[in-house]
Amino acid sequence: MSVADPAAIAEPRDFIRDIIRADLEAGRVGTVVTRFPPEPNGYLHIGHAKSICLNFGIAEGFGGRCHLRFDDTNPVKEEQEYIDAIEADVRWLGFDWGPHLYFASDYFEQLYDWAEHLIRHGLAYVDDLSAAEIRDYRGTLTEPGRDSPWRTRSVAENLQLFRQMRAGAFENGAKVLRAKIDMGSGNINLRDPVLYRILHASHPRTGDAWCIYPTYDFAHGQSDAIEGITHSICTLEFEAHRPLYDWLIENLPVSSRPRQYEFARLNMEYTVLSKRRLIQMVEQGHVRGWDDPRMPTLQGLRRRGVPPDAIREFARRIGVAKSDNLVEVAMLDSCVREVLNRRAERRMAVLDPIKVVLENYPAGEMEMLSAINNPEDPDGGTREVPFGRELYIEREDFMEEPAKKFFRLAPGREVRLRYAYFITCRDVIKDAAGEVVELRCTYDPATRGGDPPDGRKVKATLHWVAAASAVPAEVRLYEQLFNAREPGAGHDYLDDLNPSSVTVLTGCQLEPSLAALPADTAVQFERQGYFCLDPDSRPGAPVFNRTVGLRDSWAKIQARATPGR
RNA sequence: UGGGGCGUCGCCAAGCGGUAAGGCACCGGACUUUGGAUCCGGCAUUCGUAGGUUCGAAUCCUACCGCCCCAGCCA
Repeated sequence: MSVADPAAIAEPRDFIRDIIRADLEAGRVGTVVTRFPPEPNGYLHIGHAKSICLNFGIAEGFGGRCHLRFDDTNPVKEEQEYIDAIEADVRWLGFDWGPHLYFASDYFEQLYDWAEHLIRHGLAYVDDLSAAEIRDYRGTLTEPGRDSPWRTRSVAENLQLFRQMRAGAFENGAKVLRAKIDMGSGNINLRDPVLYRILHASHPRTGDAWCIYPTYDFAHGQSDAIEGITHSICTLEFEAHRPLYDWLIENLPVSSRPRQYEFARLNMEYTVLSKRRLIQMVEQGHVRGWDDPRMPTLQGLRRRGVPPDAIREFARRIGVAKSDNLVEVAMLDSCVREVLNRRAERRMAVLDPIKVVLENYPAGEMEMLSAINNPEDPDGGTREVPFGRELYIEREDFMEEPAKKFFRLAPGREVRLRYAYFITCRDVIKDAAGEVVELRCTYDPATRGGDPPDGRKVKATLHWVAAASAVPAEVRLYEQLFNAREPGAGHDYLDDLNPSSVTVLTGCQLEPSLAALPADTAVQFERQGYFCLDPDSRPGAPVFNRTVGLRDSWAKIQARATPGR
C-alpha cells in the first residue's frame, strides 16, 4: 500500500491516530513508521495483540510500515525459542513486517559508540558503586538522591574504564556506566540511570561477543532513531521514561527524532496478563503449557480455536486510550462468535448422550437425511446425515417433569429432530438407581426433513446423532482460569485459580462427518457452541475443544429461576 | 509530603465551548427446523466532587476527592 486509504484512516478513531493525522497534514512526517518491540523472554498474549494491531494497523491505515524489532538487551532472560514463537504468532495474527525484521542487538556496536560519545561529552561516567549502594544513593520517591563519589571521574578515566568493561576486565556487577543527569530530579528515571551493565552471559544472537549490555532505557529510543521510527508507541508505564529518552536523543548524534506516545495496556477480567505470571503458571504446572487453551497467550487462544480475525476485531472494539481498563470477557466472546457464526460449518454432536429408541422405526434400517452446512452461507452446501431406529440426544434436552418454560422433550411431548422427524416420547426407562437410561419414542414418517405437512408446530428442535454410525469423542469445556475478576488483588493471584477451569467429557457421540474434520477448522456443534480439533486427537479418537458456547437464553431463564451464583 | 498519568452508562469508548456517538452486556418484542443467527425498540437531563468564567461547559479556570505508574545493574 503506497497511498493511505482514506477509509482506513477514518475508521478507527483514537488519540494516537489523531496525532499522526495531524503530523501528516502539517508535514512533520512523510511516511509513518511504527514498530512492535517485544522482548524475547516469553510468549505473546492478547495484551500484546492490542499493541500489534495498533502498530501494524496504523502502518496499514496510513500507508506506512511497521517493523518487528526484538529488544534483546538482556541475555540472561532471552531465548531463541521465544524469538521463533513471537515471529510465528505475529504472522498468525495476520501481520507482515516484510524485510523489516530487526534486533536491538544489531545495534550493539553503534550503541557502544554512542555511550563513548556521552562519556567524551562528560555526560556519562563509570560508577563503582554496588547495586545496593546505587539504590541507597538514589534516594526515595520524596527525597532527592546523592551524587555517587565516582561521578566526577575524568573523561579519560571513564573512557579507559568503560573500554576495560567491554574487554572483560571486571566481573558482573563490579561497575556500570551511568548517565550524568540530575540526582535531585523529581523524576527518578533522571537520577543518573544505568546505561550499561556487565553481564558475562552469552546472547542468543551475539553469542559471547559482548560482556556488557545496554539497558532497555539506553537501547530503546536509539534503536527507534536508527530505524527512523516516527511514532514510538508504548504503554503508559514508560511515560515517565520519556524525558530520559528525549535527553539521550538530544545529546547523541542520531539521524532521526522519534516521538513517543503512550497508551493504556489491556487488562481483562478473570485473567492474568503479565509475562512473569504466565511463565510461573507454565513452570509450576498450573496449566499444560504456553498453548494451553485456557491461556490468554496467542498460542493458547489459537489452540482454543479463536481465529486471528476475531482477535483483530476485539482490538478494534476495545479501542485505544489512556485510562485504566478492565475489559469484560464477554467482549472477546462476542467477537469470536461473530466471526465463527459466519464461517463455521454446523454439525451435530451429543456431548452427554441419552439413548432414544424409535419404536415404530424399522429395526436394522438406516436412511440419509440432508442437512445444511451453514445457514449463514448460501454457498455452504449440504451434507448427508445417517438416521436410524436408535439415536442419541442430549441428556439435558429431556425432563421427566418439565419445568416451566422448558419446551424440549418430556413424556408425551412432541419435538422435532433437526433435519429429521417429529418424535413423541412414549416411555421412560430407568435403571435400578432411578437414572433415566433410555427413552422410548415414536416418530411421524410424514414429517421427514422436519417439515410437518399439516403445519403443526412444535416448540423445540433437538440435535441428535444416529447410534449405529456415531463417532465417539472426547470434548473439553473450558472456563476462566481464575475465579476473581482481578486475580491477585491484595493477595497471591494463585489463590484465585479456578480449580475447575476444564471439564473433560468422554463418551460424546458425533455425527460421522466429524471423523474427517481437518485440523484448524472451526465447527459449530448445533445449539451448543464452536469447537475445534485439539492436537491431542489420535486417529479414531478425536478430541475437541470448545472455543466458546452459543448464547444460551435458556440458561439465563434457569439462572433467573435459580438464584445464587 | 516528589515526579508522571487517568477519572463520561454495568464493561470498553467517542466527544476538543453549542447543549452526551458507537460497541459489549442487559431488558423487551418480531422472526426462526440451532431457546443460535437476524431484525425492531429500550437503556447516562448527565460527564469524580464543589465552586467560578460564559448567552451557553463533559469540554475553559480554581480547589478538593479517588485510582494507576515510578525508588531493577528487568522490559
